[in-house]
Amino acid sequence: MEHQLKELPHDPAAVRGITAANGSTKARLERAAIQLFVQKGVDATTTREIAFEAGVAEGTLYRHFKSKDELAEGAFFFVHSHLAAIIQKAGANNSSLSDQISGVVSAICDFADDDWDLFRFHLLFTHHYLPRRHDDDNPVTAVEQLIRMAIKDGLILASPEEETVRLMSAMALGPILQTALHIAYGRLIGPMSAYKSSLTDGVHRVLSAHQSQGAPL
Amino acid sequence: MEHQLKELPHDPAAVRGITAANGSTKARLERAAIQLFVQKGVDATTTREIAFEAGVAEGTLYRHFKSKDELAEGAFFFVHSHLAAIIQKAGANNSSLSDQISGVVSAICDFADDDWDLFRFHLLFTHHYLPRRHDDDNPVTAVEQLIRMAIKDGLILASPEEETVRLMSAMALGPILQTALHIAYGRLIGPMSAYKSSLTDGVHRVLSAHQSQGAPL
DNA sequence: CCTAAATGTGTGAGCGTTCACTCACGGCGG
DNA sequence: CCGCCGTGAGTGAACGCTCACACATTTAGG
Repeated sequence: MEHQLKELPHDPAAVRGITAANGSTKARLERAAIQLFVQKGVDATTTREIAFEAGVAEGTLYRHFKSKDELAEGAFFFVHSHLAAIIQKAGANNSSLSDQISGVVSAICDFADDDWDLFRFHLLFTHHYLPRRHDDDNPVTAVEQLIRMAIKDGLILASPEEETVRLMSAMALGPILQTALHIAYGRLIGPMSAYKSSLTDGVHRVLSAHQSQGAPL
Repeated sequence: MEHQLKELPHDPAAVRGITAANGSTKARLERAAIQLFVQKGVDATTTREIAFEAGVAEGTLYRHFKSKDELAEGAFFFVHSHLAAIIQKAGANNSSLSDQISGVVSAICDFADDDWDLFRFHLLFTHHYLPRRHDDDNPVTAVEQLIRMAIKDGLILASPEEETVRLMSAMALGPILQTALHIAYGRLIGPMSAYKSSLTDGVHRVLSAHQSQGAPL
């Protein structure tokens, strides 16, 4: 709990314009960086632009971050472990499979809507940062854990083999993340929350795929 | 049909090493570029590296491509429209919903396995190139078209509204693409084809989500 | 309580490096 | 002879990052 963007999830829909006197300098730099990263890509965004959008000089960025890369990576893994925690909590707070699924879907949607730029940044640049680390503090492992438990408790009828758990995790996350991507690409209109019930239903059906065919929900 | 990487899908598992005398110079450049793009990212890959891996001088790259970006973009949209065609064909060749789904899943898996680097490049860098164009020659529109027809023919019980079609398209593609991503990240072991039946089953269930609950397949 | 040192924050010109791209030259097939 | 392909040193521009300086706030000592 040190550099973990404590100031990022604040003030929804603020600090949009240049030289907004809102929030700390570090927070404004993070906010400006995320917006630019999402619009133009990380590599195409220069430190000069980030500083300009945050209303400070370029050198100031290096008072708060060791490098542009540390800034981006920090933001990414902040979301990464935040999502992991959200999923874990939503799963632990519910006993029935239906409640677990709707809880996780709801939590992810709310988080995405609450700070869409940040969520979109994580969504679009996963491939850039994910190969760098492989610890257990990540959303997919959290989902796998929930599925593993659900199988063990008989809530999902499937074999508890690792390969099966991983595949079911991918297939369960698929509809959610693909829907988020479609929103990011302008194919669907947001917010994510608008699709909560459909997504819950869809994930439910995917996870019951290994049950006996035709079994009612 | 001009710069469309006519020479890319050839020779599976060839031209891996440096200065492989295989294929045309243009094809070797494309192959080397894709490999590097996938390994290090597009921006982090230099034209010198591409040329070196292809076994030619840097200037040669500019005999065949206007720019590094044109090379990357060309490869991306080649896959993009190729996937669209594959999906359209797999849908047109089958009448029942089950056959359509398994046909599309099978076609995507085969294409991915046939040239994994190329497919992975498309998968990982969609966000970079997709916002640049919005024509109808893309995989998602092809899937939407299949779903729209299936609804119209009564094969899927859902309202034919555009918003519904788009959402179902996202949820149907989700399991497939997320599984591909998990393979790309090393969470699942390939090939894609190994998951054909599970994916077919999962997509089938997602698409029946709007039918009356508990209806057998 | 005053002062001085230390620490934290902001500045922007400048540095060194890297990279996409060019171009003059050379060989080769038609 | 002309067009095509390949070459690699060279170029201009852009970028990440540094640093000497300035100002504010906090800390320490007599």
